[in-house]
Amino acid sequence: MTRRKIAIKKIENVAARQVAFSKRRKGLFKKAMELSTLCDAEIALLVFSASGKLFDYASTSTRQVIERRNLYSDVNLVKSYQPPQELQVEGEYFKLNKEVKEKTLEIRQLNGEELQECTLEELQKPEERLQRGLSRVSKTKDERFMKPINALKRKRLACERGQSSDSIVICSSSDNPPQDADSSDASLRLGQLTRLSSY
Amino acid sequence: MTRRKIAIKKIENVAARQVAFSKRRKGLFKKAMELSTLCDAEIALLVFSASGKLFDYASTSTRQVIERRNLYSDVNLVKSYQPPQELQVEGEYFKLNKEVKEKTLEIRQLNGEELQECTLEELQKPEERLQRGLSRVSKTKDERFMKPINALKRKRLACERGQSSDSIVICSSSDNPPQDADSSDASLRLGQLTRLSSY
DNA sequence: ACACCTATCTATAAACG
DNA sequence: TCGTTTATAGATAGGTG
Repeated sequence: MTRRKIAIKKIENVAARQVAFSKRRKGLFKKAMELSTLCDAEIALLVFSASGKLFDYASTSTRQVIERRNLYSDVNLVKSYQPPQELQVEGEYFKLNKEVKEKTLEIRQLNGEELQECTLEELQKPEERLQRGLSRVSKTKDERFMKPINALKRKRLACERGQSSDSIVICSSSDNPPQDADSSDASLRLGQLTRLSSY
Repeated sequence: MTRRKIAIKKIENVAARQVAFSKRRKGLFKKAMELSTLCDAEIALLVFSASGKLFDYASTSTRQVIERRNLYSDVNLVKSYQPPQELQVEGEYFKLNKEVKEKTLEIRQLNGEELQECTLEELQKPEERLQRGLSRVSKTKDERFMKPINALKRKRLACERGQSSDSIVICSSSDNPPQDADSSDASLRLGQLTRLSSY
Protein backbone atom coordinates (compact mmCIF):
# COMPACT_ATOMS: atom_id res chain seq x y z
CA MET A 1 0.00 0.00 0.00
CA THR A 2 2.77 2.42 0.03
CA ARG A 3 6.32 2.37 -1.09
CA ARG A 4 5.25 -0.70 -2.90
CA LYS A 5 2.04 -2.51 -3.37
CA ILE A 6 1.88 -5.90 -1.76
CA ALA A 7 -0.25 -8.88 -2.57
CA ILE A 8 -2.80 -9.96 -0.03
CA LYS A 9 -1.31 -13.26 0.96
CA LYS A 10 0.63 -14.43 3.94
CA ILE A 11 3.79 -12.41 4.43
CA GLU A 12 6.58 -14.91 4.56
CA ASN A 13 9.23 -12.70 6.08
CA VAL A 14 8.63 -13.04 9.78
CA ALA A 15 9.91 -9.63 10.79
CA ALA A 16 7.94 -7.88 8.10
CA ARG A 17 4.88 -9.86 9.06
CA GLN A 18 5.24 -8.83 12.67
CA VAL A 19 5.55 -5.19 11.73
CA ALA A 20 2.59 -5.38 9.41
CA PHE A 21 0.55 -7.09 12.08
CA SER A 22 1.26 -4.37 14.57
CA LYS A 23 0.52 -1.54 12.22
CA ARG A 24 -2.52 -3.00 10.58
CA ARG A 25 -4.00 -4.18 13.82
CA LYS A 26 -3.78 -0.67 15.13
CA GLY A 27 -5.38 0.66 11.97
CA LEU A 28 -8.12 -1.93 12.14
CA PHE A 29 -8.98 -1.03 15.72
CA LYS A 30 -9.06 2.60 14.83
CA LYS A 31 -11.41 1.98 11.94
CA ALA A 32 -13.63 -0.14 14.14
CA MET A 33 -13.86 2.59 16.72
CA GLU A 34 -14.56 5.20 14.09
CA LEU A 35 -17.34 3.14 12.60
CA SER A 36 -18.79 2.58 16.03
CA THR A 37 -18.69 6.26 16.84
CA LEU A 38 -19.77 7.67 13.53
CA CYS A 39 -22.64 5.31 12.93
CA ASP A 40 -23.65 4.36 16.43
CA ALA A 41 -22.90 0.73 15.80
CA GLU A 42 -21.96 -1.92 18.26
CA ILE A 43 -18.76 -3.62 17.38
CA ALA A 44 -16.72 -6.44 18.76
CA LEU A 45 -13.38 -7.25 17.31
CA LEU A 46 -11.18 -10.14 18.29
CA VAL A 47 -7.72 -10.56 16.89
CA PHE A 48 -5.50 -13.47 17.73
CA SER A 49 -1.96 -13.15 16.55
CA ALA A 50 -0.34 -16.19 14.98
CA SER A 51 1.50 -16.69 18.25
CA GLY A 52 -1.78 -16.78 20.11
CA LYS A 53 -1.86 -13.39 21.68
CA LEU A 54 -5.26 -11.81 21.94
CA PHE A 55 -6.13 -8.24 21.15
CA ASP A 56 -9.69 -7.23 21.43
CA TYR A 57 -12.03 -4.35 21.31
CA ALA A 58 -15.68 -4.01 22.08
CA SER A 59 -17.87 -0.99 21.89
CA THR A 60 -20.78 -1.13 24.25
CA SER A 61 -22.26 2.24 23.60
CA THR A 62 -25.67 1.45 25.00
CA ARG A 63 -25.86 -2.12 25.95
CA GLN A 64 -23.29 -4.74 26.34
CA VAL A 65 -23.82 -7.33 23.69
CA ILE A 66 -20.47 -8.79 23.27
CA GLU A 67 -18.51 -10.85 25.67
CA ARG A 68 -14.94 -11.69 25.51
CA ARG A 69 -13.10 -14.79 26.31
CA ASN A 70 -9.66 -15.60 27.28
CA LEU A 71 -7.41 -17.06 24.70
CA TYR A 72 -6.64 -20.19 26.59
CA SER A 73 -10.02 -21.31 27.62
CA ASP A 74 -12.07 -22.81 24.91
CA VAL A 75 -13.51 -19.92 23.15
CA ASN A 76 -17.10 -19.22 22.88
CA LEU A 77 -17.98 -15.91 21.50
CA VAL A 78 -21.48 -15.19 22.42
CA LYS A 79 -23.86 -12.43 21.76
CA SER A 80 -26.88 -11.62 23.73
CA TYR A 81 -30.05 -10.52 22.21
CA GLN A 82 -31.37 -7.59 24.13
CA PRO A 83 -29.57 -7.68 27.40
CA PRO A 84 -30.50 -5.67 30.45
CA GLN A 85 -29.78 -2.26 29.14
CA GLU A 86 -28.81 0.61 31.32
CA LEU A 87 -27.42 -1.46 34.12
CA GLN A 88 -24.77 -2.97 31.98
CA VAL A 89 -21.38 -2.02 33.06
CA GLU A 90 -19.40 -0.71 30.21
CA GLY A 91 -16.26 -2.56 29.47
CA GLU A 92 -13.05 -1.17 30.76
CA TYR A 93 -11.80 -0.83 27.31
CA PHE A 94 -14.73 1.23 26.25
CA LYS A 95 -14.46 3.50 29.21
CA LEU A 96 -10.81 4.05 28.65
CA ASN A 97 -11.40 4.63 25.05
CA LYS A 98 -13.98 7.25 25.79
CA GLU A 99 -11.59 8.92 28.15
CA VAL A 100 -8.88 9.00 25.55
CA LYS A 101 -11.23 10.55 23.06
CA GLU A 102 -12.33 13.22 25.46
CA LYS A 103 -8.83 14.11 26.46
CA THR A 104 -7.73 14.15 22.87
CA LEU A 105 -10.43 16.63 22.02
CA GLU A 106 -9.58 18.70 25.04
CA ILE A 107 -5.96 18.87 24.03
CA ARG A 108 -6.80 19.70 20.47
CA GLN A 109 -8.97 22.55 21.58
CA LEU A 110 -6.26 23.83 23.85
CA ASN A 111 -4.01 23.70 20.84
CA GLY A 112 -6.46 25.87 19.04
CA GLU A 113 -7.68 23.21 16.66
CA GLU A 114 -11.20 22.03 16.01
CA LEU A 115 -12.44 25.48 16.83
CA GLN A 116 -14.83 25.69 13.94
CA GLU A 117 -17.13 23.50 15.94
CA CYS A 118 -17.36 26.03 18.73
CA THR A 119 -19.71 28.90 19.19
CA LEU A 120 -18.48 32.27 20.29
CA GLU A 121 -19.36 31.45 23.87
CA GLU A 122 -17.67 28.09 23.74
CA LEU A 123 -14.49 29.83 22.74
CA GLN A 124 -14.50 31.83 25.91
CA LYS A 125 -13.68 28.96 28.21
CA PRO A 126 -10.62 27.63 26.44
CA GLU A 127 -9.36 31.15 26.02
CA GLU A 128 -9.56 31.90 29.71
CA ARG A 129 -8.11 28.55 30.54
CA LEU A 130 -5.20 29.08 28.20
CA GLN A 131 -4.55 32.45 29.71
CA ARG A 132 -4.52 30.99 33.20
CA GLY A 133 -2.27 28.14 32.12
CA LEU A 134 0.08 30.44 30.29
CA SER A 135 0.23 32.72 33.24
CA ARG A 136 1.13 29.86 35.55
CA VAL A 137 3.76 28.47 33.23
CA SER A 138 5.33 31.85 32.68
CA LYS A 139 5.36 32.54 36.36
CA THR A 140 6.99 29.22 37.11
CA LYS A 141 9.55 29.80 34.44
CA ASP A 142 10.30 33.19 35.84
CA GLU A 143 10.74 31.82 39.30
CA ARG A 144 12.98 29.06 38.11
CA PHE A 145 15.01 31.54 36.19
CA MET A 146 15.36 33.96 39.04
CA LYS A 147 16.23 31.44 41.70
CA PRO A 148 19.91 31.00 40.99
CA ILE A 149 20.24 34.70 40.44
CA ASN A 150 18.63 35.48 43.73
CA ALA A 151 20.72 32.90 45.47
CA LEU A 152 23.86 34.44 44.09
CA LYS A 153 22.68 37.84 45.04
CA ARG A 154 22.05 36.77 48.59
CA LYS A 155 25.39 35.09 48.84
CA ARG A 156 27.15 38.14 47.57
CA LEU A 157 25.31 40.50 49.78
CA ALA A 158 26.07 38.29 52.73
CA CYS A 159 29.75 38.32 51.91
CA GLU A 160 29.96 42.02 51.31
CA ARG A 161 28.09 43.15 54.34
CA GLY A 162 29.41 40.48 56.56
CA GLN A 163 25.85 39.33 56.89
CA SER A 164 22.39 40.71 56.87
CA SER A 165 18.95 39.95 55.76
CA ASP A 166 18.48 41.84 52.60
CA SER A 167 15.71 43.21 50.58
CA ILE A 168 15.97 41.88 47.12
CA VAL A 169 14.28 43.33 44.14
CA ILE A 170 12.79 40.75 41.98
CA CYS A 171 12.44 41.40 38.32
CA SER A 172 9.97 39.64 36.10
CA SER A 173 11.17 38.73 32.65
CA SER A 174 7.71 38.07 31.36
CA ASP A 175 4.91 40.38 30.48
CA ASN A 176 2.67 38.74 32.99
CA PRO A 177 1.85 40.21 36.35
CA PRO A 178 4.81 39.34 38.58
CA GLN A 179 2.74 38.10 41.52
CA ASP A 180 5.56 37.93 44.09
CA ALA A 181 7.77 35.36 42.56
CA ASP A 182 9.77 33.79 45.31
CA SER A 183 9.60 33.98 49.01
CA SER A 184 10.19 30.51 50.30
CA ASP A 185 13.32 28.73 51.32
CA ALA A 186 15.75 28.02 48.55
CA SER A 187 17.02 24.75 49.93
CA LEU A 188 13.52 23.44 49.86
CA ARG A 189 13.23 24.22 46.19
CA LEU A 190 16.57 22.68 45.56
CA GLY A 191 15.39 19.58 47.29
CA GLN A 192 12.50 19.35 44.91
CA LEU A 193 14.71 19.79 41.92
CA THR A 194 17.09 17.12 43.11
CA ARG A 195 14.30 14.68 43.59
CA LEU A 196 13.00 15.42 40.17
CA SER A 197 16.26 14.94 38.42
CA SER A 198 16.15 11.28 39.32
CA TYR A 199 13.37 10.67 36.82
CA MET B 1 -11.34 11.38 4.46
CA THR B 2 -12.13 12.79 1.17
CA ARG B 3 -13.91 15.74 -0.20
CA ARG B 4 -13.92 16.99 3.31
CA LYS B 5 -12.57 15.80 6.58
CA ILE B 6 -15.17 14.85 9.13
CA ALA B 7 -14.98 14.76 12.90
CA ILE B 8 -15.23 11.37 14.54
CA LYS B 9 -18.52 11.73 16.27
CA LYS B 10 -21.96 10.44 15.56
CA ILE B 11 -23.19 11.53 12.16
CA GLU B 12 -26.46 13.26 12.81
CA ASN B 13 -27.79 13.18 9.28
CA VAL B 14 -29.48 9.83 9.03
CA ALA B 15 -28.98 9.32 5.34
CA ALA B 16 -25.35 10.26 5.50
CA ARG B 17 -24.87 7.99 8.50
CA GLN B 18 -26.39 5.10 6.68
CA VAL B 19 -24.17 5.62 3.69
CA ALA B 20 -21.12 5.95 5.86
CA PHE B 21 -22.07 2.80 7.73
CA SER B 22 -22.34 0.85 4.55
CA LYS B 23 -19.09 2.11 3.10
CA ARG B 24 -17.03 1.94 6.22
CA ARG B 25 -18.36 -1.45 7.24
CA LYS B 26 -17.28 -2.79 3.92
CA GLY B 27 -13.87 -1.20 4.35
CA LEU B 28 -13.53 -2.56 7.86
CA PHE B 29 -14.29 -6.11 6.80
CA LYS B 30 -11.84 -5.83 3.99
CA LYS B 31 -9.12 -4.65 6.35
CA ALA B 32 -9.94 -7.45 8.75
CA MET B 33 -9.60 -10.03 6.03
CA GLU B 34 -6.36 -8.52 4.82
CA LEU B 35 -4.89 -8.58 8.28
CA SER B 36 -5.99 -12.14 8.75
CA THR B 37 -4.47 -13.23 5.46
CA LEU B 38 -1.28 -11.22 5.57
CA CYS B 39 -0.37 -12.00 9.13
CA ASP B 40 -1.97 -15.34 9.67
CA ALA B 41 -4.14 -13.99 12.43
CA GLU B 42 -7.47 -15.21 13.59
CA ILE B 43 -10.06 -12.55 13.56
CA ALA B 44 -13.67 -12.27 14.51
CA LEU B 45 -15.59 -9.13 13.80
CA LEU B 46 -19.12 -8.43 14.83
CA VAL B 47 -20.94 -5.32 13.77
CA PHE B 48 -24.41 -4.47 14.85
CA SER B 49 -26.02 -1.59 13.06
CA ALA B 50 -27.90 0.93 15.13
CA SER B 51 -31.08 -0.77 14.00
CA GLY B 52 -29.84 -4.08 15.32
CA LYS B 53 -28.82 -5.80 12.15
CA LEU B 54 -25.81 -8.04 12.46
CA PHE B 55 -22.88 -8.22 10.11
CA ASP B 56 -20.09 -10.53 11.01
CA TYR B 57 -16.93 -12.05 9.82
CA ALA B 58 -14.63 -14.65 11.23
CA SER B 59 -11.44 -16.10 9.91
CA THR B 60 -10.60 -19.61 10.94
CA SER B 61 -7.39 -19.82 9.06
CA THR B 62 -5.55 -22.16 11.36
CA ARG B 63 -7.85 -23.47 13.98
CA GLN B 64 -11.40 -22.88 14.82
CA VAL B 65 -11.38 -20.76 17.90
CA ILE B 66 -14.27 -18.54 17.38
CA GLU B 67 -17.83 -19.58 17.46
CA ARG B 68 -20.45 -17.39 16.13
CA ARG B 69 -24.06 -17.28 16.81
CA ASN B 70 -26.84 -15.60 15.09
CA LEU B 71 -28.27 -12.61 16.78
CA TYR B 72 -31.72 -14.03 16.65
CA SER B 73 -30.92 -17.45 17.88
CA ASP B 74 -30.99 -18.38 21.50
CA VAL B 75 -29.02 -16.22 23.74
CA ASN B 76 -26.33 -17.08 26.08
CA LEU B 77 -24.51 -14.10 27.16
CA VAL B 78 -21.56 -15.45 28.91
CA LYS B 79 -19.88 -13.34 31.46
CA SER B 80 -16.49 -14.74 30.97
CA TYR B 81 -14.56 -11.61 31.45
CA GLN B 82 -11.41 -12.93 32.89
CA PRO B 83 -10.08 -9.85 34.59
CA PRO B 84 -7.51 -8.66 32.17
CA GLN B 85 -4.65 -11.00 32.75
CA GLU B 86 -1.15 -10.81 31.48
CA LEU B 87 -1.85 -11.25 27.86
CA GLN B 88 -4.69 -8.87 27.65
CA VAL B 89 -3.10 -6.26 29.79
CA GLU B 90 -0.22 -6.18 27.42
CA GLY B 91 -2.62 -5.48 24.65
CA GLU B 92 -4.95 -2.73 23.73
CA TYR B 93 -6.05 -2.11 27.25
CA PHE B 94 -2.56 -1.44 28.41
CA LYS B 95 -1.81 0.88 25.59
CA LEU B 96 -4.98 2.83 26.11
CA ASN B 97 -4.24 3.11 29.76
CA LYS B 98 -0.87 4.53 29.02
CA GLU B 99 -2.39 6.93 26.58
CA VAL B 100 -4.83 8.15 29.18
CA LYS B 101 -2.07 8.81 31.64
CA GLU B 102 -0.02 10.69 29.09
CA LYS B 103 -2.87 12.84 27.98
CA THR B 104 -3.85 13.55 31.54
CA LEU B 105 -0.38 14.79 32.30
CA GLU B 106 -0.34 16.80 29.12
CA ILE B 107 -3.57 18.51 30.04
CA ARG B 108 -2.41 19.22 33.55
CA GLN B 109 0.72 20.80 32.26
CA LEU B 110 -1.23 22.91 29.83
CA ASN B 111 -3.30 23.96 32.78
CA GLY B 112 -0.13 25.09 34.46
CA GLU B 113 -0.11 22.32 37.02
CA GLU B 114 2.61 19.79 37.69
CA LEU B 115 5.20 22.28 36.63
CA GLN B 116 7.57 21.54 39.44
CA GLU B 117 8.51 18.45 37.47
CA CYS B 118 9.85 20.53 34.65
CA THR B 119 13.23 22.05 34.10
CA LEU B 120 13.55 25.53 32.79
CA GLU B 121 13.93 24.23 29.26
CA GLU B 122 10.98 21.94 29.61
CA LEU B 123 8.85 24.90 30.51
CA GLN B 124 9.65 26.52 27.22
CA LYS B 125 7.64 24.13 25.12
CA PRO B 126 4.34 24.32 26.99
CA GLU B 127 4.69 28.06 27.16
CA GLU B 128 5.11 28.41 23.45
CA ARG B 129 2.37 25.93 22.84
CA LEU B 130 0.02 27.78 25.10
CA GLN B 131 0.82 31.00 23.35
CA ARG B 132 0.12 29.46 19.99
CA GLY B 133 -3.09 27.90 21.22
CA LEU B 134 -4.22 31.09 22.84
CA SER B 135 -3.43 33.03 19.73
CA ARG B 136 -5.47 30.64 17.62
CA VAL B 137 -8.40 30.66 19.95
CA SER B 138 -8.39 34.42 20.24
CA LYS B 139 -8.09 34.82 16.53
CA THR B 140 -10.99 32.47 15.92
CA LYS B 141 -13.04 34.28 18.47
CA ASP B 142 -12.22 37.57 16.86
CA GLU B 143 -13.20 36.34 13.47
CA ARG B 144 -16.40 34.89 14.74
CA PHE B 145 -17.15 38.13 16.47
CA MET B 146 -16.32 40.29 13.53
CA LYS B 147 -18.21 38.36 10.93
CA PRO B 148 -21.68 39.75 11.52
CA ILE B 149 -20.24 43.21 11.93
CA ASN B 150 -18.44 43.05 8.66
CA ALA B 151 -21.49 41.71 6.98
CA LEU B 152 -23.52 44.61 8.28
CA LYS B 153 -20.84 46.98 7.25
CA ARG B 154 -20.85 45.75 3.70
CA LYS B 155 -24.56 45.86 3.50
CA ARG B 156 -24.63 49.36 4.72
CA LEU B 157 -21.91 50.48 2.38
CA ALA B 158 -23.83 48.97 -0.46
CA CYS B 159 -26.97 50.83 0.58
CA GLU B 160 -25.23 54.09 1.09
CA ARG B 161 -23.45 53.98 -2.20
CA GLY B 162 -24.70 57.04 -4.05
CA GLN B 163 -25.70 58.69 -0.83
CA SER B 164 -23.87 60.30 2.02
CA SER B 165 -22.04 57.98 4.30
CA ASP B 166 -20.03 57.98 7.45
CA SER B 167 -17.08 55.77 8.12
CA ILE B 168 -17.51 52.88 10.44
CA VAL B 169 -14.89 52.01 12.92
CA ILE B 170 -14.31 48.40 13.67
CA CYS B 171 -13.10 47.50 17.09
CA SER B 172 -11.35 44.32 18.02
CA SER B 173 -12.56 42.82 21.24
CA SER B 174 -9.32 41.03 21.88
CA ASP B 175 -5.88 42.31 22.58
CA ASN B 176 -4.45 40.20 19.83
CA PRO B 177 -3.43 41.53 16.47
CA PRO B 178 -6.57 41.67 14.35
CA GLN B 179 -4.92 39.98 11.38
CA ASP B 180 -7.42 41.08 8.74
CA ALA B 181 -10.34 39.30 10.18
CA ASP B 182 -12.52 38.84 7.18
CA SER B 183 -12.09 39.37 3.53
CA SER B 184 -14.17 36.73 1.86
CA ASP B 185 -17.77 36.57 0.89
CA ALA B 186 -20.13 37.12 3.74
CA SER B 187 -22.90 34.88 2.52
CA LEU B 188 -20.47 32.02 2.46
CA ARG B 189 -19.50 32.56 6.03
CA LEU B 190 -23.07 32.88 7.06
CA GLY B 191 -23.71 29.56 5.41
CA GLN B 192 -21.08 28.03 7.59
CA LEU B 193 -22.48 29.54 10.68
CA THR B 194 -25.93 28.32 9.85
CA ARG B 195 -24.67 24.85 9.32
CA LEU B 196 -22.80 24.88 12.57
CA SER B 197 -25.74 26.08 14.54
CA SER B 198 -27.58 22.89 13.77
CA TYR B 199 -25.28 20.98 16.08
C1' DA C 1 -29.94 1.75 -1.07
C1' DC C 2 -26.34 1.00 -4.63
C1' DA C 3 -22.75 1.98 -8.18
C1' DC C 4 -19.64 5.01 -9.86
C1' DC C 5 -16.65 9.27 -9.66
C1' DT C 6 -12.88 11.89 -7.82
C1' DA C 7 -10.70 15.09 -4.83
C1' DT C 8 -8.88 14.47 -0.44
C1' DC C 9 -7.70 12.32 3.52
C1' DT C 10 -5.79 8.23 5.81
C1' DA C 11 -3.13 4.03 6.16
C1' DT C 12 0.95 1.97 5.62
C1' DA C 13 5.50 -0.42 3.25
C1' DA C 14 10.07 0.67 3.38
C1' DA C 15 13.81 2.67 5.21
C1' DC C 16 16.33 4.61 8.89
C1' DG C 17 17.76 5.43 13.86
C1' DT D 1 11.71 -4.09 19.10
C1' DC D 2 9.97 0.50 18.61
C1' DG D 3 9.50 5.32 16.84
C1' DT D 4 9.82 8.39 12.80
C1' DT D 5 9.73 9.62 8.25
C1' DT D 6 8.27 9.54 3.54
C1' DA D 7 6.26 8.18 -0.67
C1' DT D 8 2.56 5.81 -2.32
C1' DA D 9 -1.58 2.89 -2.17
C1' DG D 10 -6.01 2.71 -0.38
C1' DA D 11 -10.33 4.48 1.80
C1' DT D 12 -13.95 7.51 1.55
C1' DA D 13 -17.29 12.19 1.76
C1' DG D 14 -19.89 14.33 -1.16
C1' DG D 15 -21.97 14.30 -5.52
C1' DT D 16 -24.60 12.31 -9.45
C1' DG D 17 -27.49 8.94 -11.76
